[in-house]
Amino acid sequence: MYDAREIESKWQAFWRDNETYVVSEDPSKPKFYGLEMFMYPSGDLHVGHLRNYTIGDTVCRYKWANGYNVLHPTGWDAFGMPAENAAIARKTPPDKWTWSNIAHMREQIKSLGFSYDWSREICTAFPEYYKWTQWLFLLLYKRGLAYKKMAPVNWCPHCHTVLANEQVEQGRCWRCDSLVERRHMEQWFFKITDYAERLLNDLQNLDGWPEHVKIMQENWIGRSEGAEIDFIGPRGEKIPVFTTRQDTIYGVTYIVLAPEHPLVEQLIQGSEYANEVRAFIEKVSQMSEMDRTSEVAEKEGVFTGVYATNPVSGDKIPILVGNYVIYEYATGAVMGVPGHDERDFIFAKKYGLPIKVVIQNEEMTLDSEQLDGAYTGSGIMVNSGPFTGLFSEDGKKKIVEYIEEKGIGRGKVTYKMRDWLISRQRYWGAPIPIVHCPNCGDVPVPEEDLPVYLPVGLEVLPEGPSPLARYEPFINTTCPVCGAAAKRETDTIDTFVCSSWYYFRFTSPHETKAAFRQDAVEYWCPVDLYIGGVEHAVMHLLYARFITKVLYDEGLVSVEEPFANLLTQGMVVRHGAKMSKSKGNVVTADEIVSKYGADVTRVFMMFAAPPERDLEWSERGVEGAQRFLRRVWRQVTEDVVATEGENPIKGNENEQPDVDASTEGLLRITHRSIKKVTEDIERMALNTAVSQLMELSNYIGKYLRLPEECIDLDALNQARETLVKLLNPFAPHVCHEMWQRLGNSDTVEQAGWPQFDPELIKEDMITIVIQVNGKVRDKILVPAGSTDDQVIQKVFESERIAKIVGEGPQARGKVKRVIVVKDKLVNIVL
RNA sequence: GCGAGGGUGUCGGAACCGGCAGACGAGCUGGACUUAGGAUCCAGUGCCCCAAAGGCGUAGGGGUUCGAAUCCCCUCCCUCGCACCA
Repeated sequence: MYDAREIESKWQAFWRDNETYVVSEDPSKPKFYGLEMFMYPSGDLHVGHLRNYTIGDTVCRYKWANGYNVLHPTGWDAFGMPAENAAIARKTPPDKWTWSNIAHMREQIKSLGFSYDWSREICTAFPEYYKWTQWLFLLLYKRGLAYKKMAPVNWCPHCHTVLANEQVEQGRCWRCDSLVERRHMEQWFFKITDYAERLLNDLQNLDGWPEHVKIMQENWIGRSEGAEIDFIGPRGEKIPVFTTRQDTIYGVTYIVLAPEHPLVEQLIQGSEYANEVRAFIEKVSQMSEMDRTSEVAEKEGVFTGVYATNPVSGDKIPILVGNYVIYEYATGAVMGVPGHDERDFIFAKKYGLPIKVVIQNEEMTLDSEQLDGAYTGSGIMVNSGPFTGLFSEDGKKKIVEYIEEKGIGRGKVTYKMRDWLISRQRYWGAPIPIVHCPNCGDVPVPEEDLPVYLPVGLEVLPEGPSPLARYEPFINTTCPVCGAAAKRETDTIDTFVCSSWYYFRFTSPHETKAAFRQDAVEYWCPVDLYIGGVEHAVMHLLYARFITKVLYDEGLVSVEEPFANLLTQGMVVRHGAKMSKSKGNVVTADEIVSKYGADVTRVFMMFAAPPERDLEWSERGVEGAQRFLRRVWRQVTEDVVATEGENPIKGNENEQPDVDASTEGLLRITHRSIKKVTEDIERMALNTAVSQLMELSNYIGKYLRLPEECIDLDALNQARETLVKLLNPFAPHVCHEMWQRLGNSDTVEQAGWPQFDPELIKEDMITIVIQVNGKVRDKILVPAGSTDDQVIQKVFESERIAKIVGEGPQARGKVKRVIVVKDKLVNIVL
């Protein structure tokens, strides 16, 4: 038995001392950039992290062995809320907490022997890094993509900060799960909506991304094609309304404005309903976001007392204010078409608003008087003035042409996605590089003055504004333009900005004159394989794509998409539940690695489930992986022939040697394993790759139990060496050790990835399954390459088949059909 | 409600293109070796049946096919995402 601890520390030291995984650009080699989403330094590494990094490391080591120049870096996403929470709880500044966590986690990570290029380690909370995050902010500012506006925003009362829309999940803060409140605040935004169309369209080119992630982004972007139509208010004011069903314009029987709509107050001036409307708005504004937008919430509306004119039909229709209309989406006003929209139908029934059928179904059976639900399909336009008789899809186009011609509306594409709110009322982040000057207004900090240093060591209090907003030495500065006394912006940048460009930084992490070297990006990017949790499908992954496109437009990077291939790995669960401190089912990296070692841990995690599926943690399973590695160790390192007495491997003498094992079989399974493991790693089926290695090992085990004279040492050694090479990406320490003990002076990775010999894979005899009416009745062996006729001949020689089908000519007569699948089966149909 | 993914032994999971269902591992049962075994090795292990023969089996029902875990239709259940988006 081998000592995992000793071997693992030996090889970790070897890789460190030899800088084995320190890389630089080398145009003579194909490159591979493997990246796992970098770590938030929360303090403790659990097995979920390990799984993520192990998947990446396995693939990177495989690529190394295949002669690739592999960039495999790691670092720390070190800004963020938890450091401040911890600071409050422990009364230590966030910087101290963060640095000590990083120091601890770095050692934990290193104990797993990942092939990271540690010379490229980065930390987003270091000035050398966040200087460039601030530079990125200024770049967007310069390009008109960063701006400040007063807007209703998501406020997390627990985190004391605003959140971007992407960071609110079902009305709750993505991080702390608190109910998010709506507040009106002046905030900094990135104009991601300018990129909506490209972010959507380019999804089509991301062949290496899982479909579900692309769909999530597509839904998030939420493109709707329709028309904006200007209804006319009582005083001639334009009330633009967005619809995707402009073909139903003649069916509009009312319009509804969002309570926040600025026109509401103007419209109700002098209306007898004014007070009622104001009371309604007041009531709605009291409701939480959750209550107001939940599916079950009753749709409520109130009449304003005034009427609008439908600019297409000329109809006079009531104007209402409704709680279900979202001010931030499109124009914040909708037209009500109860005949052809479910929601409008319910609303109209409730308030006794008229219902008009303007689209007929195929049977022409719809009747305004007797409708029991909206007809939302397409059909023939009726009661629609000059458009009557058109098919609705054609009508959509005609109506857009008509309203554009008349200047009463326009074709319009609307997106659900909003601009990215990036300011945070927090301390532990990169300061927004803006100065507020009494004379000049908001002034960007000149690039040469970056970074705007974040003062460290400040005390964080549980309540009130962030320490930064109270720290005078930080706040007070001078205007870079006019030199007057000025104040710094005290909000910090959303940490998702820090992580939206780090993969470029890794290509040249120590560059001081730029965020990254363009030639380094040119060589390494895009990331060839990016691995992380699916929870970032529409946060990090969307932001990163956006920032990449901005940098591309600026001519700084050569790629328009950052990640060529994406793998969203499943969670590690225990008893079917996600590991969490509150459930007390967390398995930490330390406990498992100190007990079983890195190789065992890695092999178990790769074997127990496919990477993209959830993995059920099982200590028994870990033990199984340990047994496997120990067996391989014995098979590879122990001598076949005992010098005297009993062969220790062959076991005792009254055991029958396994007759299934043979040298030919050994070579066959060896080469088949090369083929299978290679293909499996290529398609990220790491679990079945491991199972194939187990089968190879099982066969070697049988082979070793053969009588000594049956053992071919050359074949055996080939099998052993192959096993070690193929297993190395999964269990690198023990494989490096075994390789050395096999007498090699290079390392197992330098030795390269084995190639299979197609000749050795072929079987001489092939098992053919015989079915009768689709049921398996017998199996026969035929020589490889037999013709169909030869196989059929053999099939009818089978006694068991004869029993069922009968013998002789009349038996053949009963056979209706014989289906032959080459080298697989014969099905006799009676 | 909409969208996506999934449902296979006792458990984790295989079966890539429609062709031997259950690879590999775990667990369990029996055995060998042992002072001992939670080490190691061997054998067995979907269900019915004493066994054989045979039958039944991939959530349930129907269909296509010589042949279906795989393709199609319906139903049920689970997970995830979005959720009044006009």
